[in-house]
This record gives sequence, C-alpha cells and structure tokens, in this order.
Amino acid sequence: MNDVYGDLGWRGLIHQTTDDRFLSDWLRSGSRRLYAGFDPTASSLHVGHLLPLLTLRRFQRAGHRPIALVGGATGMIGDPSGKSEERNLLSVEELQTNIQGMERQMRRFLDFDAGDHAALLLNNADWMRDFSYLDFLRDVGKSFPVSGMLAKDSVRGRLERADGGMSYTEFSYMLLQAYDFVYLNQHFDCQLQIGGSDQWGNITAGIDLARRMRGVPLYGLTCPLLTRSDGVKMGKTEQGALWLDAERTSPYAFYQYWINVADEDAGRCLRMLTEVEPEEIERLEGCCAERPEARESQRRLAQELTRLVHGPSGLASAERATAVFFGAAIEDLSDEQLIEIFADVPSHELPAARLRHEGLPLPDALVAAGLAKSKGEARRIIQQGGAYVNNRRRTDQQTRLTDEDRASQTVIVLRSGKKRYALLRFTE
RNA sequence: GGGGGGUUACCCGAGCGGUCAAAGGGGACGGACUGUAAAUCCGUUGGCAUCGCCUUCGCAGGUUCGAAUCCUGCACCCCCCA
Repeated sequence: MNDVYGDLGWRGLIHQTTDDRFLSDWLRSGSRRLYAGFDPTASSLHVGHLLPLLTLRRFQRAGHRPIALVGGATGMIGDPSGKSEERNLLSVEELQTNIQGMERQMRRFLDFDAGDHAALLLNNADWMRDFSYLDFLRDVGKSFPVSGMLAKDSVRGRLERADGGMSYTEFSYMLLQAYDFVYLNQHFDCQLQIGGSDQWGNITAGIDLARRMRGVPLYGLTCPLLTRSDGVKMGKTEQGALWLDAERTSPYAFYQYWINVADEDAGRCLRMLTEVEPEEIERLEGCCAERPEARESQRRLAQELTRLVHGPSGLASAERATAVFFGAAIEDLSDEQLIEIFADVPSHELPAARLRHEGLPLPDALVAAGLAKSKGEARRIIQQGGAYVNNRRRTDQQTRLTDEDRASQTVIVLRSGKKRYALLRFTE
C-alpha cells in the first residue's frame, strides 16, 4: 500500500477527519473500500466535483476500492448543506439524464474494470426506491435524535436566517445520506466516506447512525473547499460554472481558466488537483518564485487538468487554439480545425459570391461579423491598427476580401483588437 | 388648487439664437506597455460618404436668414405652498 494518507496530507487535501491516527494505519494495512457521493444536479460535473472525484482516484491508484455514489434518491430532495435557500426540486426525467451524463464523465477518473480494486458506481435510488416511509421511520428515523440534527451547522445556519427556515424535506436529507453510509457499509464493506468540508455534518450523521443501528465504527474525511487566494470559489467564471463537459465548456476555455490562475494559487492547485509528483511540484514552485512571468506552474496545471478531463486530443486542440488566439498566423488549417478552435467565437454566414468580383470591403466584413456596429466604427478600427484578417493586421481602408483571404475552405477569421474574434463563413 | 425646477448622445452632465455633431467625466472600443495579471499612458467614441451630405438635444407645432438654445401646446419627473 502506498502512503496515500501522507500524500493527501502533503497536498493539503485533508481538512478534517474523524480519527487521524487510525485512518493513517488502517489505509496502510489493507485495500479499503471508501465512498463519496455526487448528487445529480446537472447533466455534467463541474470543477467543484473535481476535488472529491480526484481524491477517490488517488485512493484507487494507491490500491483502495472507491465507490462513486450517484444520488438518484438524495438528488430528489436536495442537500441543504452550504445552501442559503430552499432548493427547487428536479423532475425524475431530469435526474435520469443528469445521472447518465455524470456517470459517463466519471469513467474518465475512476477505473471500473480494475479487477480486485475496481471502482464501483452505485445509485442510492436502487435501495431507497422500495424503502417504505413507515419502514424508514421505524428503522432509521428512530436512531436520529432531533436535538443532534438541529445542532448541525447546515441546519442551524438555515434556521437562523431571518427569511429562513427549511422544509421538512430538506431537513430529512441528512437521514438519507446517513443511511447510504450504513447501507454501503453493510453490503459493500465500506467504512470511510469522503467529501467536501461542507459534508462534515452529513458524514458524521452517518457514522452516528451506524453506531446506533449496527454498533460498528465508521470513519470520515473531508477535503478543504478549493478557493482562490482572494476567497472566491475556484471554478467560477463570469459565465457560470466551469464544466467538465466539452459541450458546455470548451477544452480551450477550460485550459485558459487554469493558465490564468493567480500566481499565489498555482502551487496549491497543482498539489490538490494534479498527480504531479511532489518533487516536481516543488521545483515548479521554485520557478514560479524566481521567474513568475514564465508561469510554468500555470502551464503545467492547465496541461495536466485538460489532459485528465478532455484527453490528449482535447489538450492538443486547446493548445492549438491557444497558439492561434495569441497571435500565430492562421494558415493551412481545415474548416474542421478552425471551427473547433473558434468554438466559443461567434460566426456569421455570408454567400460565397461576396468574395468574388470586386470582393468584400473590409469595413463591411467587420460589420457583418459583428465586430463593429457601423461602417464608421469599422473604419476607425482599421485606421487605429486594430483590424486583423486571419491574424494579420490590415491597415488599408480600401482592403477588399477575396477568395484569396480564406483561411480554410469556407472561413475567414476576423479580429478586432487583441482578442475580439469573429468568423465569417462563406457558403454557396 | 397655487408657485418653481427639470427632461441633452450608452450613463452622468455642461450648453441658453449662429463659430454645436454639441464641453467634461464614466463606460466602451483601438493602440503602447506587460506575464494571456493589475496599474499606467495615448487615441477614438451619431450615420453615410474619397473634408460634403443626412439624422440627433422629451413629443408636436410656431417665430427667425438661422434654434439644443426663443414662443405655444402635450407627456413625464422633482421641489415648495395649501
């Protein structure tokens, strides 16, 4: 057994545990079963899920047997932890789609075919669905003192809010998650639950329940919340969450997020989110201190995560897009490559005939592409040296675009200023 | 019910008969600098057009050679007195 516990500690991934010394020895002395839960709140995982998922992965690579538990049942209720207001309930169909989407992505991180330490993918709806309300109250609810529940931060916080309170439904969430732990222990010999630091209350609820119901000791470990040095949660962008689904967040956008991480945060992200060896991380941190402008840590972080989430081809396309976005001449590329690189960029279609005869005046092209609101503004941009065709500056107002200017079969790439791009697609 | 003030371009705000497409600031956009950061600096900022034309200052009319600026009516907003 690798010293996974020591590694987690070095990487700053241990926020709180129920029994520090025990866990350290226990994990060294055998292949253990552990789990983390993921509620299907969307059809894709996002960066917020990365930490527990990657931690499960670290355990598996160290020889343990992780369970990724998808909350088909708990997702119907909504976890009140860390939430300031009552949630909207998702429909059964939504949940089903979400579960499928999340399961597909989890396969990138965990190995479900690894023989004796294969990961398991379970859905708590499978054992909750047929559990009747009365049976649940008698078997599980009986072992839940209300006083204890009321004392949990997640509940107290909500009750203390002026506008607040919470519904009985959300109040019951904790019971479901607690029972999951007991069930997994009973049927899969699972003794450890991990999760974000906001899960502490739910995890300890499960541990208490197991002791009362079955008299067995269980253990918990939480990871810190991944936040930036200025306190903002990692993975939030102006456009919302940073998704792991390439359809929602392109590999390029994903890569860019990490390459733009602040110097102060880069080292911590490398430790917490990548599997780069400690010596290498320390070397990178040294570089970062000496030559911050090289931003080696950020580059490595972006590479590692993009490869992990989007695969080698996703990384390649993100890097190709990065080169293009930061000035490389655009030539010898196919329609497919261009469209992939500029996936996040608005594109407009024009008839191919516009390129023939006299050609398309550059100011008109800028307007058609949405880069200028009027021809006057377009002319101004050109005059000020801010107009680029396929990344080459064009300063002549009289420029007319012709077939010659196509970067690929049907596409001309226009740019205004440093980074406002737009595509024109010429179709017959 | 009586009296006073206001309505200007994306926003705030000057202008009170011609030299006003309309000061200034913010924002936005370009450029320089730079580490794809922050800050800073410079430029541009109604439309069309090869220095000329067109449309704009709450809305509708009017006076004048000429109006954002004066007059009349209308709409909306604010303040004071009852």
